[in-house]
Amino acid sequence: MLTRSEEDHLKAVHALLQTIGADGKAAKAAGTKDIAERLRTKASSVTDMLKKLAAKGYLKHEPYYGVKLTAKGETLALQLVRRHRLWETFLVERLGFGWDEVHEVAEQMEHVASDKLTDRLDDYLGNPGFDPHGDPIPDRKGKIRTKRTQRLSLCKGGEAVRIAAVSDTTDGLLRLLDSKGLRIGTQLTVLEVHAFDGSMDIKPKNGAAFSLSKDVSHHLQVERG
Amino acid sequence: MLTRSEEDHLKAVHALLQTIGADGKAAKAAGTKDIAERLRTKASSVTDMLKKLAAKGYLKHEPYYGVKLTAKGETLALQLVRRHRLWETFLVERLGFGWDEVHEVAEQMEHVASDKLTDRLDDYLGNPGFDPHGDPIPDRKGKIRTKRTQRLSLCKGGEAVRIAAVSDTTDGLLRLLDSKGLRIGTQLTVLEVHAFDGSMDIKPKNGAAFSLSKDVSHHLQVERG
DNA sequence: AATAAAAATTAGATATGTCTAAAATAAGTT
DNA sequence: AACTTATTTTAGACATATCTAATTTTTATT
Repeated sequence: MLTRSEEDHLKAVHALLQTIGADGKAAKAAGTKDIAERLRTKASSVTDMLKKLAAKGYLKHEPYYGVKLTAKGETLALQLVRRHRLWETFLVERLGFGWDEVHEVAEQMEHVASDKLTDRLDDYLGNPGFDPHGDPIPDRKGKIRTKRTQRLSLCKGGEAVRIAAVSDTTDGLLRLLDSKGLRIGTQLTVLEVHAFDGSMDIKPKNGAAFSLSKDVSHHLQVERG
Repeated sequence: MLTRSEEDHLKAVHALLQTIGADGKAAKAAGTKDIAERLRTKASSVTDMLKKLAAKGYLKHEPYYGVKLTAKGETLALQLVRRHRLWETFLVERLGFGWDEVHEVAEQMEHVASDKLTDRLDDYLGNPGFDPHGDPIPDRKGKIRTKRTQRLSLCKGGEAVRIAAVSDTTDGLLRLLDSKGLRIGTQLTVLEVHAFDGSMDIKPKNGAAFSLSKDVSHHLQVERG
């Protein structure tokens, strides 16, 4: 069993290795300074922790160079990411939290260790592929789906997206979409989201702008770009 | 902000002060030995912790006698009990956990500190008055309802109960209950619960035994005795 | 290539929460 | 009341996780 701090360090390493640097590619190893910044601690403290985690077999530490995760560490990090994103999804979709206020709480919940809990929560939420921010949720084996889609209703003003899927295929909904010229593949820009009722103004690439109720945008899965 | 260990000590004190002793009344103060046993630690460690919590104003510590909670400590302890029991309810009612396998997980979840989360969860669950074990759930002000009712579906074989309420008042359900002679106030004994489909065999006080599907027992609120 | 700057590590200090063993106090017993 | 037993506290040790300051190593610059 790892302590909370150990888990946090492992997750920070994982996140840094995912991050794409200025040169356009992901780093091969994470440095203590960056890890320290992420965890709001000091590089010397991180060094100590990395040694401990390396001794336990979660990562490889090459002094003065950096750390990489072992397979064991990667598995555990993905587990943490999985828990974090599942709880974020729960908070937003079931408890009505705003997508921007769930991070801190999920940061605490992700440390609750119970595979049964995680897997049941996953089922309860309908095995979502992506969290409210559009980040992919690893499945119980740690596998990550690559398509990045999210509900149109969760987009913010200014985002340019393409319709990827319609999640609830009701005749009425499809007819409505068709009448507005919206179908799979349609590219559009979100102009503004109205906090009052969740409705949004959108502008399809080849057409005039119009408004969409939250009931509709909720069922549209879009991908970025 | 309290540490996890501080919260655990506070909760242990609270639990011990609730407990009714051999003499039939609750203790006036909790002793270090009992607290230590509950937390699987040593009395000397508890003494240290009690001093710290007393210094922070959560409890009054009379050396060699015991501790009582201050109003501040009582509030916090009730908050922890509230969180614990709400999560237990969530685990059983929404994720399908068995009532006997939720304690450990809830023990971890109760330390997630967010009033917004707690209150939203409460609403999401329909502001339940009692957890799956029949223990009362303090409301957001710390108030505890005194009636102890729970779903018949959560009772185990051997329990003798009285029907207190029907939670989902569908015509069909009420007709069904009526045809079986079940109504508010009916006393009955649970003979056996079948793990396979959740159905149960019950015996009303004045009548022959018969079986009840989980769909039905789920909607019956009963009280003990 | 020499030097300056940045980053990582080590060494030693501090705070926390736990422990064991010994001393102090309270409660029970004859 | 004196003695025995149980409980609580104190004192000192230890492991963990953090920090600052000093040292080592790597990277960048002239």
